[in-house]
Amino acid sequence: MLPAERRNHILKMLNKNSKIEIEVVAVELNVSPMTIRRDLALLEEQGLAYRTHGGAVLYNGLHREVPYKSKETTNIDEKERIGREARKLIKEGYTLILDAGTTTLAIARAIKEVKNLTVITNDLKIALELNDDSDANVYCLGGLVQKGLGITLGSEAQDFLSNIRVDICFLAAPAIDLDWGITNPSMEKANLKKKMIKVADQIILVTDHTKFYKKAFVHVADLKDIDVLITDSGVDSKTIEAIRSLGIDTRIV
Amino acid sequence: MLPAERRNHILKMLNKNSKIEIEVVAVELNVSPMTIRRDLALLEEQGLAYRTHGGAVLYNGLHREVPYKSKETTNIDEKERIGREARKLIKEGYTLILDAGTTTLAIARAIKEVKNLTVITNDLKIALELNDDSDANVYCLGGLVQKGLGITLGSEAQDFLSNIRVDICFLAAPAIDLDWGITNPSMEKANLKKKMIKVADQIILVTDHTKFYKKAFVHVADLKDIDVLITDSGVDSKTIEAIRSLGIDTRIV
DNA sequence: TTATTATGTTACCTGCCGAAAGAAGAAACC
DNA sequence: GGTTTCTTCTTTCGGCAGGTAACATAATAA
Repeated sequence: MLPAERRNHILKMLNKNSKIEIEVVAVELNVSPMTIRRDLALLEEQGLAYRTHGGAVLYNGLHREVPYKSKETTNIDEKERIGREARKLIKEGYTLILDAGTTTLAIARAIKEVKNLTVITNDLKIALELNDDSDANVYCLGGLVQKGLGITLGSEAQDFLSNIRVDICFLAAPAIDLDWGITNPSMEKANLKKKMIKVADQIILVTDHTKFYKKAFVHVADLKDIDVLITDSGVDSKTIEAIRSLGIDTRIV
Repeated sequence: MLPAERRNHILKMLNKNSKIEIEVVAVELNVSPMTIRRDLALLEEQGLAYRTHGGAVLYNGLHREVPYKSKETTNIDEKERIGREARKLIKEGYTLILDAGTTTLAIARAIKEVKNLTVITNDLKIALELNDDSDANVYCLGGLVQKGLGITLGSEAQDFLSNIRVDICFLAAPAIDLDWGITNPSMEKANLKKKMIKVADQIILVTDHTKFYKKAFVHVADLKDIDVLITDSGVDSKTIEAIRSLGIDTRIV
């Protein structure tokens, strides 16, 4: 088994259980614990895992449970700004996809007042949020709920997307690189995102600056596939210039 | 269990109850109180908890804002009791369907500790509830989200159910009548419930007394299709007798 | 081949955990 | 109010599992 393959496998296990134990992984992959430690050190460097004593937990920006109060207030300004900017791209009556994630959740909150929307999402929190306070028609993708994240994955979701077409898709991404484009540690999530991109007229990438210069294992899309990028001011200007030169409408909020 | 995992768990308990007792946590997590103290010292250092004698409270002292409005205001005690009774019917490793509803949500809360379950539901709140605090595999049915209810309906859900088989199905019902059986005001919901009944080995009807002697529009099932009925003591004994005479294991909690 | 990367092994270090004992609180009692 | 009693907290220690670093070896690439 190739090292990259093994790391991919580790990430899969992480995605599945949202945590792993080194000893268990070492036995399963038939390598020494030392090797797994080295792998995890690498994955942590890439921001894809968060090491703990005895193992690692999934890095999702919130690697630990935070009280609701502070969860609400962490980066709320940034996300609210991204949400408001995203709203400008949406017209009444639009059909849109909201990818799973905290930034897209902020978008959901920002578009509650827009009339007559149809929203497709695989994030249960987004679905409930819009269900409670907006008049949008919300379609939730079905499938296996990913532990700890409240998002669905699976072939059912893929099938559903095969039969629809939407005006606009708001995509979240955990890893963005100028050469590699958008990548994702999980094969299933990557496939779902690919499908989302396929069925949308317009692709909007929404992401904060921490996701740049990172590479994960599965390719989702090239940067040129993106129509609009909305991000915060933490990205360095050379990168922004490079992205703009690809013809992407890049908005810093 | 990893130390980091345990601390996460402690924070979850804190979020839920806004206060915890060391002794209780120690027993629940199966470690010594000393360990919990150390964990709390750590969490306090990070500003996530505030230690008190015998336990800890949320740092800001405020009660957690319930993230999703729950209409679960009526008959809470009855529902909790029904949930506990329902748990007795479930064994480790079971596959089950939880119909949408507040009573079934109570069941979800009651079965969090049962290991190795696979749960299928069309209620987003149930999916999120189990996703957060249990190790169950949760499948959420996809489709159009019913405004204000947070439940999904549609052909996708029907298709999904066509391909599975479960050990046990917990069915909620808004209207029960001795002659008409179980009825429902919505054609789509009724069809979904019919499908659920079809794919389950055992059907458990869970409902509080307020749903009796009511008739709705669409027929879902006859009472004789039910294996077990769990309800509260508000149903009059003649009705209970009549139901028991149909061979239904009727449990009053 | 030579340089590079990947892996395992060893020795040593650190962090985690529970037990025990004394200190500090809280509660109950006179 | 003050003393007693019980609980909870802190400190300290030892044992142990996990982590680190350095080195040796094997696999791979140039």
